[in-house]
Amino acid sequence: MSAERGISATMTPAEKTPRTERGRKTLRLLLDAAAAEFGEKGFHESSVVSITQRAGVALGSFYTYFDSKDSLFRALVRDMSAQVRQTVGPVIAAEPDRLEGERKGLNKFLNFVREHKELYRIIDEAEFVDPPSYRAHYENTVNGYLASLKEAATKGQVRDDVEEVHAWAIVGMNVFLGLRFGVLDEDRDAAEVATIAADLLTNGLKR
Amino acid sequence: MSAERGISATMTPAEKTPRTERGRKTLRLLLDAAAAEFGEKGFHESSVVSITQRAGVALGSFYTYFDSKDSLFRALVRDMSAQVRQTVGPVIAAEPDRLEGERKGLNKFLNFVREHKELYRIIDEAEFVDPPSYRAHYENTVNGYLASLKEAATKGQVRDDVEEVHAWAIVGMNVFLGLRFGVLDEDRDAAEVATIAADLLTNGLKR
DNA sequence: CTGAAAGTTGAACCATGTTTCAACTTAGTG
DNA sequence: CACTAAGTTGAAACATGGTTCAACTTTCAG
Repeated sequence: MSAERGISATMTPAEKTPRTERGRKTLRLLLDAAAAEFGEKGFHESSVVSITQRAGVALGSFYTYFDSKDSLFRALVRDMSAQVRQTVGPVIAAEPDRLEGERKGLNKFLNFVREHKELYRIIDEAEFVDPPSYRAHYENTVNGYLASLKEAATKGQVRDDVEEVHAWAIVGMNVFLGLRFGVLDEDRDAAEVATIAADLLTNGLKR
Repeated sequence: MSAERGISATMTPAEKTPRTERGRKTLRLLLDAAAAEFGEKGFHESSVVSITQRAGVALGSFYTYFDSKDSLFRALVRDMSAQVRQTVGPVIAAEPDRLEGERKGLNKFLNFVREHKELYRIIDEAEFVDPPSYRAHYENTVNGYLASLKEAATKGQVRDDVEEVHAWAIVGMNVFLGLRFGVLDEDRDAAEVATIAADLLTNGLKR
């Protein structure tokens, strides 16, 4: 996860930015260890000691880069939140037809989740550890969705009364499909699930 | 919450059932105090000391009724999970037309959530504190939904290829609408939200 | 009334884990 | 090469809060 991408991109205050190469490497080790640890055990079961051990770094070094365990978690939430949108957003945007884009986007999302099972635990736990980030995550996601739906409406690709309620409904649908078919079990083909869901969304439930 | 309903109904092992009237009253005080406390602060920020204080009971009495803080939480999760289904299920079932039932059921759910904001925090936190209950909660909910949809399909009220994917999608939609329009904010009329969502579900997104 | 069972009490015990810090090592610049 | 800033280290200080328990009070059946 974080390892492959730049450090400062999603990095906001509270972390003390490293000045040397060695420092950046240590910070990266800590972030990756934390994502793994939080994903496996959740915030409260995870300990700073264990994270530093996993990172192969001394306990004290942790506080060179983070003010607290909370501050590390916050950094991670913002990070993952941005990652999802940056992964799925472009897939939807690239497709000329919005409804077909929805299918492809959900498919992408399901595959992303399967490769990042820690995503749900980290975002979900933000509800308790960092409520503002939790709320921001979904508001950002929904707003992106809403904008894209309204855009599609002007092109006549979807009903033109689309509004916030629709956007929340669709995001909720996708999140739960990700939970069931990405995290809890992988007993169904992702593409098939995406097709069924997109068809439901396109045509509705009526006969 | 729990106060108004019987104790033994949803009560499973782990709690030591009280034998006298005084005991039942104390247990009830503890359950209600716990629901309020967990709802406000979440599991980890809540303390047994604070729960007993809120209940107006001595610390030691807690362990007369529960083996641990975890055991209390588990009891509460099962309790709330059953409560939701018992509240919303009948409303859907009572309506002859399934799609109209969907609208009424969602409306009921939104109002229920507004009166029980602690619901989300408790169920959501079960993902970390008691994963089996968390999973069971959604599986139970989805299975109920699926059965009811298949039933409606035989009557020709909904498409007859309804399956698990549809059920998870709909539950996810409802959960998120509850989060946004029940918990996070109440800036929209519940009935209106339910109508818009039911229409989306019935007719789909296409123009 | 009375005695045993049920329930109550809160100080003390205990486990866990976060954070601090002063001594030490490494990196990079003039 | 120094020499200083950056980074590292882990033992110890500190905080929190779950759980136990032995003494005490209330209830209620006989």
